[in-house]
Amino acid sequence: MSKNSDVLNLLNRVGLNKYESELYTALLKMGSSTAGELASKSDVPRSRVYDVLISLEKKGFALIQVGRPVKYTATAPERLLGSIVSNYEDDHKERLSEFERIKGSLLKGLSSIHGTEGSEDENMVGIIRGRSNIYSQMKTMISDSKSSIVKIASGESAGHFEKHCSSHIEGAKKRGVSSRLIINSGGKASDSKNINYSSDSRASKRSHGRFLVKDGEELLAFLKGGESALWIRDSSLAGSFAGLFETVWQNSK
Amino acid sequence: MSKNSDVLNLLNRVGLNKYESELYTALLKMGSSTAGELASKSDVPRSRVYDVLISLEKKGFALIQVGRPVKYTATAPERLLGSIVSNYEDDHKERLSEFERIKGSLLKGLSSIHGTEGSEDENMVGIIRGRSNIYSQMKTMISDSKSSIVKIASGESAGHFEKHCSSHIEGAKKRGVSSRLIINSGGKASDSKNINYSSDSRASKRSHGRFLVKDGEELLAFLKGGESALWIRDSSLAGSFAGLFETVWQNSK
Amino acid sequence: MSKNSDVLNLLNRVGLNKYESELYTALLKMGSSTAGELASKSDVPRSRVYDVLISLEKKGFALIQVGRPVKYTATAPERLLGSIVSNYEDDHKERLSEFERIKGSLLKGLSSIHGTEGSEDENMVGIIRGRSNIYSQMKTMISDSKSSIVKIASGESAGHFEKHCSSHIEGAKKRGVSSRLIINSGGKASDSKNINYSSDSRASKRSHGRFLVKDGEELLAFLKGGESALWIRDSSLAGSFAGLFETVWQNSK
Amino acid sequence: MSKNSDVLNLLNRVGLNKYESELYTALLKMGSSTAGELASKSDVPRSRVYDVLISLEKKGFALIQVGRPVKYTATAPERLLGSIVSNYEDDHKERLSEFERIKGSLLKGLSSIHGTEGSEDENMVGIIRGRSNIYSQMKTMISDSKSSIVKIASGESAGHFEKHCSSHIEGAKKRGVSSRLIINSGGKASDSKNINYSSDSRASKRSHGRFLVKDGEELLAFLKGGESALWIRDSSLAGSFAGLFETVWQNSK
DNA sequence: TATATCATCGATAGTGATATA
DNA sequence: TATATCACTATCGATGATATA
Repeated sequence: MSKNSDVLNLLNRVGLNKYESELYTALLKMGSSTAGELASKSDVPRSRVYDVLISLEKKGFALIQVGRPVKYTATAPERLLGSIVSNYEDDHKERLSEFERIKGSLLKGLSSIHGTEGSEDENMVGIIRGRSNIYSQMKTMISDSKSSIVKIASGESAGHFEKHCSSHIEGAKKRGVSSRLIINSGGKASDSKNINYSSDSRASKRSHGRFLVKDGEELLAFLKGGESALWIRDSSLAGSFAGLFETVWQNSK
Repeated sequence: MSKNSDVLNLLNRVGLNKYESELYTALLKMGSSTAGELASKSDVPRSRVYDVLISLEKKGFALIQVGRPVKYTATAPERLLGSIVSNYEDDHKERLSEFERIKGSLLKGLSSIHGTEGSEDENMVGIIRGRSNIYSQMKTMISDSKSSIVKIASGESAGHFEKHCSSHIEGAKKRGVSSRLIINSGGKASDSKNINYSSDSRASKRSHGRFLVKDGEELLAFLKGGESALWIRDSSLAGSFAGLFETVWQNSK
Repeated sequence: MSKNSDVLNLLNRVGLNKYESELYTALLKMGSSTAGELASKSDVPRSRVYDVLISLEKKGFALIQVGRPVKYTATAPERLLGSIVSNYEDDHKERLSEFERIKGSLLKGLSSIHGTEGSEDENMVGIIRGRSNIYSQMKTMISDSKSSIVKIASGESAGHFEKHCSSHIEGAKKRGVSSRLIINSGGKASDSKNINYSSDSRASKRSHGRFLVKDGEELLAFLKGGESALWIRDSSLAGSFAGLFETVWQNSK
Repeated sequence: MSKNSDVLNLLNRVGLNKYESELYTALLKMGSSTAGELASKSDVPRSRVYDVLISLEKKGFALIQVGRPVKYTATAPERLLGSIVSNYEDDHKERLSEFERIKGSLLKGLSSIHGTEGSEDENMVGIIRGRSNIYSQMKTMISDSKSSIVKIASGESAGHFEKHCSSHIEGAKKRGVSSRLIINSGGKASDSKNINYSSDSRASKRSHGRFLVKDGEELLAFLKGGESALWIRDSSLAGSFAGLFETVWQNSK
């Protein structure tokens, strides 16, 4: 009983609703069966079996054999795994191509209204919430950089940074931007040495925190928990950070 | 106006709802603005501007600037495009890794129920009426038997059985099927000794009823009066009968 | 992320819906908070926070502090456990007392139409599906018994039987009904000896299956899997079983 | 008719839906009947009789008799009462045991997030405009300090700081708070040597910017022009500053 | 006798508007 | 400037009816 409900739960997580989960497991038990039999063996109302089976078939979980009465066969579990993944991929590609189609007109539409009234402040401070937004901001800063990027990070966050931003770093380096990274090694011997960072990297036992400075003008600093960050465009404060970075860099190797 | 509604539509497609779309475009026009100003320039009710701006920020479409009054800045359209795609990618990777996590247990759970019940042939229990139909069923069972036939019968019915089925029993024995018969001798000295049964036979004072078990899988049991019988294909119940037969057989001779 | 969704899942299982789960966890994080703050920290739309918090309070998961703005406090997790269980108990008692109220009229109403037309068959065979239905049938048979109950069961199923039916057995014994139980011990030394069955019990290595015979007239036999059973009212077949039981009983101790 | 509808109502309350109630009462009238007969005697559409009877059987309200045509028998009303209550009990026990299973992980999950974020005081980041407001904030921070104050300043601003805050620093030092000051000496030989600061002070050619950290928890950083400052209460970012200060301090004298 | 479809209804989740201080 | 409510919509699960052989 508990085992069975576990399976239903897992099926829910891969996108089947209650009726679909129940019919699929019932179908799997029977191997191959008719709508009526499935209704009596499962808790799915007779009157709903047909449409639910159709949606199961659409999702690749069942096979409908024409005839009267119609018979249904469960897709083998092993084959299902592939089917689930390929559904995911299909959905994703669908979304991407839909976006690709509208991207142009969206950008054009938005650009045409961008900054028609008012104007942006020169100096500003903002809070950015959510990792993906923070990384998105980082990418922009790296892409916009003109002379230098410096970054302090822990070993773990350096990994994330590398994953998200390495291509942008490479791009910036090609434009002649210097990119340096200090990794907080704390006390322990870190494994960070093994990683081949896209930036010049050094480890330091004396650095703390996680932040990035662009061209000595803009600063992005993570706040506690890593789920939010402070973005500051102020050459004074950003320069101060860049200077401190320099000191630590000299003392690292 | 038509152009504007086009943009709102496109923004809907990338995940903004009506209020969010309106505020984002308004924000884009102003560059940077306060909640109050945005409320008056857009069709979003004043009382909703605050929370809608927060959700815009969560989605990476706006930046909340520190200060009093709080000011908001629209994320640049060009940055959005990358941000949207990378959100798509993140979602997708999240789904894939979630699936990777549960894949094992899902497959195990599903495999454990795969084909558990067999096609079941529906008619696992039936009532057979009329002696000739009963004997006909018996013959079929004997002919289909693969390893063993055991039978309990009264002296009289054993005679009928012999008459109808002896040739089938002989046939089965030639295929290597064992056939045993217990005859209810009740208290009286039976005349059964005189008959030469096609099956191995013993008499028992302790057996009752009249039934036949095929391969420990199928059971045919006479009901009261002998004019009807119950046919059951269930290895559990039939096995139970076969087991009881064995006990009585050991105690007979 | 994964950990968080696990918690949401568990909260769902104890009766919270998505919004409720999210608000409760958000509330727990903040300790005490206002509706607006909760909306911005969770994925619950601002406009729904109020009613959802009210339903959380009704379920004992939150405390509403009057004032303007209204503040909310999460019930401490440890206190929650008691609250959940007591909700379960309340629901259950509610259902029972509701049933107690209508029981009389229901029984009267049903009895008044019982058997107005047609009549029951003397001999019959039926399939009973579902454990609870099977045990319900057993109880009826035991309660209706006039002279004897005999039962064969495995050690495990004997435990279930004892749990469900011991009180009925005791009642029958007071009416002078004899009750005997054979436990299939298979090969292994069973721990069933330790249990004090309400029936006279013996262990046998030679018995098989699980069935119960009432007064030598009615038979209830479990089918494979234990999820369905065959109920047979036929003195011939039931007597046959009772006879076989007798043989095994003599050979057990 | 009124009486009949009463019964249907009561049956609804114990979990039967309309069709089920109708068929059960019809079945009760007939004692035992076939599907076809029931269809004509009740208001249930012929085409639904079959599956409704199956669900009645699942709920223990009917017995399916083996045979052709299949006949159905109503469970006796008196038996139902017990069966209903025992179903309630089973449900309840099931829920309790399910809860028992997840209780541990639920409690652990919830406790791990309990009070994670604190009340947060909303204003964790603020912009302070005007020198006097900035110095006022500084004084408050120094007065509230519990363990340490560290500050980086230019020679000129260090003078201002001394002028405004020296008495507060002295007060803090009496409470056992350590106070250290790094003065950006840039390239030129500073006149700062001449001043007798209330804090331990060192000069460094390598430090930049102007900021103050209180207890490693709060940060006040001047923005460009010195007319506004950023105040941040975040142990992560403030700790990061404090750590960088430490490194520079070691390299100064 | 069934098999195969459809329509309605309540609850949940998400979204769009208002009322009240 | 907010806080506090309301109303509408889509989907899901459950139930009640029909159409078609």
